[in-house]
Amino acid sequence: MKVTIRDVAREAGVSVATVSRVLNNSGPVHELTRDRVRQIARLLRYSPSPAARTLITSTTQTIGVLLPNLYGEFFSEVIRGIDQAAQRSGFHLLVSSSHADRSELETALRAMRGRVDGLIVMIPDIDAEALLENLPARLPIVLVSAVLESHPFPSLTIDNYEGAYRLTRHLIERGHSAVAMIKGSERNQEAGERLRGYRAALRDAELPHDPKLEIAGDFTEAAGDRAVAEILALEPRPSAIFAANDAMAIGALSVLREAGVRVPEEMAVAGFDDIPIARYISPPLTTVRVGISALGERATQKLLRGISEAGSGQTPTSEVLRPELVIRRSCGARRV
Amino acid sequence: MKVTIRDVAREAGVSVATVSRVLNNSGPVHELTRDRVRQIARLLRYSPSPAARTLITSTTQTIGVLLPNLYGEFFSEVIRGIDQAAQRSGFHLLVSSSHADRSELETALRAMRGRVDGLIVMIPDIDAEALLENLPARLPIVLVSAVLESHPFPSLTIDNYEGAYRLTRHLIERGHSAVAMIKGSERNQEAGERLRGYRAALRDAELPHDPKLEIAGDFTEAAGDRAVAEILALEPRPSAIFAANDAMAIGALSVLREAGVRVPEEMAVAGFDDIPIARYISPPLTTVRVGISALGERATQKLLRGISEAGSGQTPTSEVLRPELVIRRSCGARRV
DNA sequence: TTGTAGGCGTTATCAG
DNA sequence: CTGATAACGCCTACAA
Repeated sequence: MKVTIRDVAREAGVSVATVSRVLNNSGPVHELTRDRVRQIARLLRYSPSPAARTLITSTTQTIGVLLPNLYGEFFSEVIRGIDQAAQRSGFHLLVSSSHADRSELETALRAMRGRVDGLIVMIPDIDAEALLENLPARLPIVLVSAVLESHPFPSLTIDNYEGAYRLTRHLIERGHSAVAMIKGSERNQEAGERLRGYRAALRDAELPHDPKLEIAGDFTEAAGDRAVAEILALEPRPSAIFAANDAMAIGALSVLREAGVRVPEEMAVAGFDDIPIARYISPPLTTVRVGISALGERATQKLLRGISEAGSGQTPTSEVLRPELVIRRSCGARRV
Repeated sequence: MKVTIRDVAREAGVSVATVSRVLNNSGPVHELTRDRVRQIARLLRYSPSPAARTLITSTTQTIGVLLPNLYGEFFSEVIRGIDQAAQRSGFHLLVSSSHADRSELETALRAMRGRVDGLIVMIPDIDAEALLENLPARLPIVLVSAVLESHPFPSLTIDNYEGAYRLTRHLIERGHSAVAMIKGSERNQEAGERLRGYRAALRDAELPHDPKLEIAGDFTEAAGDRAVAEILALEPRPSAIFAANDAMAIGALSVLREAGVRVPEEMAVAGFDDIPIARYISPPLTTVRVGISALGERATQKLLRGISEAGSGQTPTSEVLRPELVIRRSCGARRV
């Protein structure tokens, strides 16, 4: 029923060891023997059992991806990048998402044990801290969009502070003296950094810091919706909105349009991430480009390096990617 | 270094067989023994090797997902649905995407061999036909968004014809006598069905069939962009556009806005899929709701059923989901 | 260059 | 109820 290495060996008139050597290019094999083995293998449609191979080599050729959820274009872009890089190196992808609370994450972590050679973890919420204690020892790992103070894991982040600072400054330079911010999730590191950048830009421009201008949000379109209602009720009304991500900016645009507030004439709007759709909405969204799929690719490369160097005691490095301002029309800039 | 079942057995003063029985609830074990074993296992942080288990049970607790690509919100929604259903049943997800040509798909198929208990395949392009011949024998599988005439695989599709028909009819009923269609990819089954539904609605309304109104597309925003340029050049200009998916509709809206064509006053626009963002763009997009993540969930349930019944020779069934019209403002309807 | 045989960590089949 | 022990399919010294 299932064709094993023994079948190939028997059929080719050699030992299993030889077949193994041929198929893995390990050890020397006579050329004729090799050709014959290969041919038989193909003929029999033999394909080695990954499980058996894993059992003995303790390697799975698989990398695990832990995501908080799969909602929206952001995470699918990340996965796309990861998948590309992984595929290039012959690695497979074990994806696990929706880890709302701690116990779910612990379960997921446990589930990865023995199934992957390394892990890409995107858990921006700070309780990652404690959770990573449940992670299998010596498993190579790369943190994306989060750094842990307590443990020096290799990590990949973008410079959220810088991006937010520059975007806010851009708005200010365009004459907006009251810029509202729709914040990201409360315990999210990236959200915190973006808020910090926003505040710093205001301060450096010697604009007053008004807590009323900082509206709560959670990175969903619906949150953008709700936030706008609050903002429009503000007195005096701000003339610009900086949403901590594009999804919220899009939600905001939607409500502004309903309310008959013209963008950008009466209200400038900007987001963060530059998800692919940002350029297609109306008006095209000014935002901060993260290079989302590139982020996934870089993370994967970093992880693969970590996997191949496992044990050679490299110091884990933290890379910070520089984001780029993308000025489109939603902020009222002249140039597209 | 790595704690195995033997370690637990030794520490608990029993045989590995007993430990195995305890951990799998197979066979009878004295209560005291069981408790002790469990405790030791927890203490030692023992976790069974999936590979070893797979080797003997020939089951992986993993389902494979084959996608054409990961671009846009559609596929991430599908994965979300799959992930939810799989997670509920304790299954893991091996994801593989970007299968442009045949050889890539064959590689991916081979890679899944021995790593998964079943496969969800979303390859709408019709050359799936030949490709499925490379698929491991007796591997449970569910086709999504595609049916193969030649092989009676279990499949899950939505009624693309019906959805397109009803949407087109709705546009006609609103007074549009010239409705342009932006078509999907050439060899895509769903695209074909949607086109068929569009044509049938025109015919039933006794409107002339004008090939010029059928513009080529490929399901990307950029294609929507390009198509609109063609449509605007048409003489006489149609008053409505039906894009074969939401992404193209969004691309179309973007260009219409650039061109100063008001939607829906001067041009009605509608899409297909109801991706989550459709309700948030301006104007909110009239479309056909597919229930994308539900599609993923259903597919997974179907597959899991197939896995557990494997060998009991069930006849593969084809389910067809009925889509639902979602009237929003982009088509000029009064009601939101 | 090739073959033999041990072992990877589990589960499952027998006896006790 | 419990314990040996034989698979599962493969890789890899070690011998020849």
